[in-house]
Amino acid sequence: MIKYSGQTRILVAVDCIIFGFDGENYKLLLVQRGFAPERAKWSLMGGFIRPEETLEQAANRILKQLTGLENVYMEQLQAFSNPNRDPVERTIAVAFFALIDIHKYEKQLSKDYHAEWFPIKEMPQLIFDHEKMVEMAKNSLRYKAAFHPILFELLPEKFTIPQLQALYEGLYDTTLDKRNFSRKLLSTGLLIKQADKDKESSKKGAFYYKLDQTKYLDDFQSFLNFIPKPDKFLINETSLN
Amino acid sequence: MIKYSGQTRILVAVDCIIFGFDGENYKLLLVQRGFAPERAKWSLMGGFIRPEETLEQAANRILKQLTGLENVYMEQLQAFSNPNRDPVERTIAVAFFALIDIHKYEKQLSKDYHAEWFPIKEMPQLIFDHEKMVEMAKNSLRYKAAFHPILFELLPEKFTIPQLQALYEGLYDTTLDKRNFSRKLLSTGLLIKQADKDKESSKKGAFYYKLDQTKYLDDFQSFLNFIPKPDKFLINETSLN
DNA sequence: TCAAAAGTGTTGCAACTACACCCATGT
DNA sequence: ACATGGGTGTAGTTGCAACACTTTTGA
Repeated sequence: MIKYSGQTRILVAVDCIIFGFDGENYKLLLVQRGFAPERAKWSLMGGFIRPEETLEQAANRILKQLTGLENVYMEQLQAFSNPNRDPVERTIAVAFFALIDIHKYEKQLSKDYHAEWFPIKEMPQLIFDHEKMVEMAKNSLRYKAAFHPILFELLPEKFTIPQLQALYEGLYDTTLDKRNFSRKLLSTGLLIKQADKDKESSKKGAFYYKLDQTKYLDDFQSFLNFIPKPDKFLINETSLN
Repeated sequence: MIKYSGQTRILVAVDCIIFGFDGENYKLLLVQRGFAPERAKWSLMGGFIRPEETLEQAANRILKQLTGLENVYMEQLQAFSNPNRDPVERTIAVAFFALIDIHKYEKQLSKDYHAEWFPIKEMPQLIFDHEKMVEMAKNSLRYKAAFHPILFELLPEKFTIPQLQALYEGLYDTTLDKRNFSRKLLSTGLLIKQADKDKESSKKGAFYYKLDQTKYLDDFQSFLNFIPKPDKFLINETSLN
C-alpha cells in the first residue's frame, strides 16, 4: 500500500474519566500507574489505540479491562495534544468520560490494576495533564446534564427521587427545592413509579422509579431544563487549552 | 530519549469546517484536493499535524494558509478514527469548526489551493468521512448558538439586527418574529447602537450595531435563550459515530 | 413519642409569544 | 405615490420559583 510520505506518525492514547456517585459524592475511578514514568502515581485509566480499532472501541476496551463493564454511557470529550504532555514521547490523548453505576463496579476484576474510587473533591495529584482532563469532563457533564437526562446513567435501574436530587445537587453544588424538583422530573414523563420503596435512607421509605427506556431514548436530544437559572453555575463546554 | 515500545504510531490530521454567511445562506469553504487519492475532489481543508505543534496550532496554521485569517473563532469538534477512513493509510482526523466573516476572506491568498465557498445546501460530495464531519459541525453550531452569542463571529464588526435575524433563521431553518427577536437581542446588553445605517438592503436603512466586546467576553459562558423552544429543533452535540 | 426523611399544592412574578401598525426612503 | 423593509408596544399566557405542612415509621 502507498503511504503518505514525509509525515510524522504519533502515538495516540485514550484516557477515560470514569464518574460514579455513591449517594453523597461524585467519585472518580483512578488507577495507580504500573509503569514508568510516574510509576505508582495516580492517573486516569488509559492506553494506546490499536491498529484495528477506533478511539471509541479503544475506550470501551480499556473501560472493560478496568471495570468489567460494557455498554456504558461514554462520550468523547477532547483531544489533548501539547507536544510535551507526555515526557517520554509525544502522545496525543483523546479523553472520554464515562458514567457508571458505582455499584456495578466489580472490584476483583481490576486486581491487575490498583484501581480506587476517589471523591472528586479529594482527588490526588494526577500525572501529566490528567487534572485538566478531569476539569473539562466535570464542566462537560454539568453542561450536558443541565439539559439532557444523563445523570440516570449513574444510578441503578431502580432509584428514588431523593437520590436523583442528591445527584443534581452534588453536580451543581447547590440545593434544590424538593417540591419543584420532583414536579419537574415527573413532568418529563420519563419516570415510571414502582410499587416498592427504598427503605435504606429513611424510615418512611421513598418510592422507587424506573426510567421509561423508550421515552428516554426518544427524548434524549430534547432540552429539558433540569436546573433553575443555569447561568448561575458557570457551566461551559469550551476548551480549556 | 526512552520511547514506549511495541506501540503503533499513527498519522494525525486536522480538518477544518469553515463556516461563512453571505446574508442569505450558510456557506462552507471547501478545497479541491491537490494530491492523490481523490485528487480534484472536494474536501475540507486539512493537513497533518507537525511534531512541534498542538492540534489547535495546526488548525490555525491550516486556516491561515487557506484564508489568510488569524484569531478566528475555532473550536475542537471531535476526533474521527475509523481505521479505514483514509484508504491510503490509517489517519486519525481531529475536526475543528471555524466561523469567519465571509467578507474578510481574501481570495488571492489561496491561489495555491482551489478553494471555493459552497452554500451548505448545495455542497458537493466530499471525500472520506468529511460529510459526517460537516453534519456534526452543523449540529454543534446549532447547539452552541442556541445559548451562546456565537453567531456574531460570522458578521463584520458593524452589523444590523435584520442581518443577525437572518443568521438565526438560517441556522435553525425557521422564521422568527422580528419584534421578539430584537427585544431579546437588545435585552442582552451586548449590542451598542451606532449612529449610521446600512442602506444596502432597504430604503429606510437599518441601524448598525457593534458588539460590546467586554460584555461579550464576560457573558460568553452564560446561557442566553436565543431560540424559542429549542427542543423543536433536534439540536444535539452527540457523536454520530 | 419523637426524630428524620418523603411527599404534596398554591400563589405571585417574570418571561415569553402572539400580534399590527407606522416610519423612512428610493424609485 | 407606492413599495420595501425597519422599527416599535401591549396583552394574554405559561412556566417557574418560593414557600409550609402532613405523613410514615423505625428507634
